Amino acid sequence: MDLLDRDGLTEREFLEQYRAGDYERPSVAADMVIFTVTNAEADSYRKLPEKELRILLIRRGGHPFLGKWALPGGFVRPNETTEQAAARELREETGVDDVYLEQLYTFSDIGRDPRTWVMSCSYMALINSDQVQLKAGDDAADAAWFKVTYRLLRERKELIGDGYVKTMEYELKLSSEGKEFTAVVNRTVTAKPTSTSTVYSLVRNEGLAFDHAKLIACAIDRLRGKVNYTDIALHLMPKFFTLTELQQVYEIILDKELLKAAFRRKVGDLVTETDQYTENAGHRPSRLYRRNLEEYR
Amino acid sequence: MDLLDRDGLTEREFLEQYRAGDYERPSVAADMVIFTVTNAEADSYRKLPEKELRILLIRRGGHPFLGKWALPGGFVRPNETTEQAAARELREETGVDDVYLEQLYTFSDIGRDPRTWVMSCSYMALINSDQVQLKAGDDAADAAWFKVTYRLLRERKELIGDGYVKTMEYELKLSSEGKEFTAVVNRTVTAKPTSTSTVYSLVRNEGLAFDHAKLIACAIDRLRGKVNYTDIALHLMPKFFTLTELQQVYEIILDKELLKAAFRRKVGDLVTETDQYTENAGHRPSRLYRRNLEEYR
DNA sequence: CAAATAGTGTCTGTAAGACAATATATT
DNA sequence: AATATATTGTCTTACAGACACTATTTG
Repeated sequence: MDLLDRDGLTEREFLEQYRAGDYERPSVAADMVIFTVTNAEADSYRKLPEKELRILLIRRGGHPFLGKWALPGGFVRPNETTEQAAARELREETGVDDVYLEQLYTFSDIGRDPRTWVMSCSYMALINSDQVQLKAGDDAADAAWFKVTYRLLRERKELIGDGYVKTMEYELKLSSEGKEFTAVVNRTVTAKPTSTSTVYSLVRNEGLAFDHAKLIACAIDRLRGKVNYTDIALHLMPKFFTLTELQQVYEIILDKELLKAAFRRKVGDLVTETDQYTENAGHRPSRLYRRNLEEYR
Repeated sequence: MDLLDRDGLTEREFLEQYRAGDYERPSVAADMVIFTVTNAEADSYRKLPEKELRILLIRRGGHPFLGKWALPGGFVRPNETTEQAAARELREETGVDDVYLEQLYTFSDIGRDPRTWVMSCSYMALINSDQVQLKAGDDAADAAWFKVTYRLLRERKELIGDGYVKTMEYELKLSSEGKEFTAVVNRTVTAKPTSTSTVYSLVRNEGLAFDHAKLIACAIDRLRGKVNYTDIALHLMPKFFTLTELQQVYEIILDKELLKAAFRRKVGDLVTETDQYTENAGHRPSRLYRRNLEEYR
């Protein structure tokens, strides 16, 4: 079992003499797209409040991108995984611990950080409004929950030789108390006979630091995709919720209206009914449900 | 536009004086799970050959894991992205350039490389047998295409408090010319009221270096998922193919038999029929198709 | 009773599962 | 003709889309 390498060393000897080379290494950051859902101001006391999808942004207090808004995140430290770094950042920024956390994508474009070589391993977190106090305790000026909209502006398809290029142009809008930023993100699919590649690129970017508009777009695409075939959206719901509320959350994620009857059939297996009802709503009460943990598909 | 930071520096001044800190940084490798499909030896000259799903492994010539088999890969260099590193490795190992390439997941478990702190940004590549000469040119002893099978062995579900833990135990078998390795990979889903997390872990591992069995399992899971709702499998097909061949490829990926009629309806939009037919097959000829690049869904 | 939402019923169209029937090359 | 695969037809089942109808509280 003690194989010798070209220099006649055993693995143990090799590791003892091993010195990390002088190769340049990147810094790796874990950046988080933290989603939650809030109620908009109600138009009338009898109407149901609309839901808003929000993400947490932090205002940068130093260079680079001083004064711009960035995703919460930080460098991964030795002796922790990227997941642990993400969970640590999340805890530091929101005080929240037990949430849905999913790795999204590792961004490594050169020059994405003007300081030095930095890759970003991005994560998506879903938390419900029960879990956060929306105004972060310490310093509200430097952290805010931005309302998100993400909408397909334009779609082009161009045939090139033996393939095509399809460009989908999305408008990402982030707004919070007077502040409003707009970014335009292109998702470009290049299809050739033997290959297909998808690339995100930033066409326009206001107010956001680094390439974070791209990370946000990527997170929303993932969220939209998964909403349809998993119970992921339930992580955005409080412990008890009505089916109408759940439908509202699906609708703001997908940016599309859904039919009530079909929706209720579809999510039927994802939820468990309780004996509780809403009260004093100005109209017929609604049964409360919770996430079904018995039957997961 | 020239904001000053706490030290009174502009962004330009800040960047000029910036020195990459003394923080420890990880090495980042791009590791590739390269899939292709080959024909098995035919039982009889009249019967259709079965298809085999294969991945490329390289025998390690140095410590650590000397003599074990590993995924092709290497460290990401400064001034290249992880995608570029992956494409470079792919070109170096297979000579192939224009292929389907998709980032999978970034693995960062501490101690996953006994030498030093190394993260692996893993990629999946799909190439068709037209593109590769299966015996790599230079040194066939150190590179081989291993047949892959990946099968659910056991599924357990345990209720814990207000949630559950579901463990799916998969057997990963890799074989090539007498060599055969078996690994057992667990995919564990832990569901609690407000969170759900999925973790891969290695239960048993023979012959494979590092945590590469995990990366392979992750790649197969992704491939299986995407086969059902994209045209990804077409990247494994040669330029011209029959629908039966395509069905065989779906079946080995999914490890499940499909119904002919339903399959043909389903992939109808993904392919374009040609005027060509197979010849001299010992039975009725079959129409040849190619990937449809007009209508992509 | 009016307002507003909750919840159900049902028709229709589409797609997948299941299985059978027919077609056509090679030996 | 026998073998082996190719290709199509069709019945059934499941489910989503569409729309309408009924139910129940509060003011």
